[in-house]
Amino acid sequence: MGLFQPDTDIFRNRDALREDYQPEEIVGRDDELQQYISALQPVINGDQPPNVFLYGKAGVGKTACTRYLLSELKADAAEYDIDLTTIRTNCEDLSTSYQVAIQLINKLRDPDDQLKPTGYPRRQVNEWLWEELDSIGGTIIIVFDEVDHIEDDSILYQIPRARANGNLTESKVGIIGISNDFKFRESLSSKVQSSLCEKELQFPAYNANELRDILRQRADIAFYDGVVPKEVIAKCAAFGAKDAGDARQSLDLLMEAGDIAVEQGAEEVTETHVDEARASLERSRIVDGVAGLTQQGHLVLYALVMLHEEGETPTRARTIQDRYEIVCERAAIDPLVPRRMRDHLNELAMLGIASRVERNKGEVGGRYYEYSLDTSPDLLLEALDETVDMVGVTEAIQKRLNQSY
DNA sequence: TGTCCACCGGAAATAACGGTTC
DNA sequence: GAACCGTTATTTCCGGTGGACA
Repeated sequence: MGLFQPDTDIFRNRDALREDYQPEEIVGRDDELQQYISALQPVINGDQPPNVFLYGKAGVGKTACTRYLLSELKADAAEYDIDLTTIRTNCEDLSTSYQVAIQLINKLRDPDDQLKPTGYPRRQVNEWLWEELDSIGGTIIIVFDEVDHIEDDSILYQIPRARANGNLTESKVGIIGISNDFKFRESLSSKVQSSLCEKELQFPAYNANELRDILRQRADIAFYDGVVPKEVIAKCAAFGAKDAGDARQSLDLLMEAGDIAVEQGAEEVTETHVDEARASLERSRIVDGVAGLTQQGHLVLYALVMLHEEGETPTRARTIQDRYEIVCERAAIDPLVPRRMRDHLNELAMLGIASRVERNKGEVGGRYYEYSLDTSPDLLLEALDETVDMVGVTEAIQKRLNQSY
């Protein structure tokens, strides 16, 4: 027998479960699509393209609907002789308008003429952006996915006004902003609110029935007939519905369950596979979270894990600070000031690795938080050991701490 | 009712870094 | 190589908070 063998045949087309898969038909978003279509109508009329804002929690079909409608719109525009260009950009790893502008320019330029992420004056970057956009001509729609990651909104009012300000003469540009964060709208300056939010669409969460329909649709494409029983679909749907009507979560879960079934050589996906898939996804969420922390974050986490192991949690930031400083000393790294250490603790809480509870002892104790570990310490230690900046460090700390106790 | 504890968390300042331009 | 540019992590400063206690 060779080293490689084909997997058992349960997947017909695994890609149909991936996030970027474009289904032929959008399920459960009829009203939203209708509103969306009328918002985009000016494009077909050859008018100034609209600025549209989409709100809704993660995995409720904002991106999928946009992708679907824009491809339809492009086909229809071609039919009516309208010169339409669409540009999609994800702002996930971007935090400023400057970086967004650079990413846009790089998308429009030759691969051998790319800009570096920093170093140029702001003005220059804007100039380049106008040049690139103007050289396209016609109608342009720019989609900013996850706009809420951008901390300053200057690009969001500069683009819609570029034509009025004489920066663009050949092109008409409209923006579609997609946001997971409802509060993002209020954080926008009034300048942006008036121009960008002319059309707003709310995407509500999917209910369990809609989720089931979506899963069924995708599963029928992804798997061979009879491989995924009803109960499995229902279980995955319930998982997504419980959290926030999140279709992406459900689809990820189903895909993972399918992978596990393949690994085990099973002929169909069972509820047990779904349970295992859930544990596995949870695990990788934590591992990824830990991997994304800075070195100082790792040290803070390490201190918290130690306190947990000793049964000292829940505990306040001050005691964690003390332990953290010991850890830093053993690791020969300068400790951070308490204010900053608290920021790292809060980050752990945000990631769901730690949790915190407010306490208030009034005049004798004041107000403070108590932190505790929310995750298996074994998994965390394992993840810490794998991170580059902690290789060898955890062991060294452990050894030297054991000696001094 | 008012006081007060002790941390919380926003904001401004600073340092270090990777980059460009002349 | 000096001046300039933007970003990020960090430090420093300081007003805010809310329940227990008198």
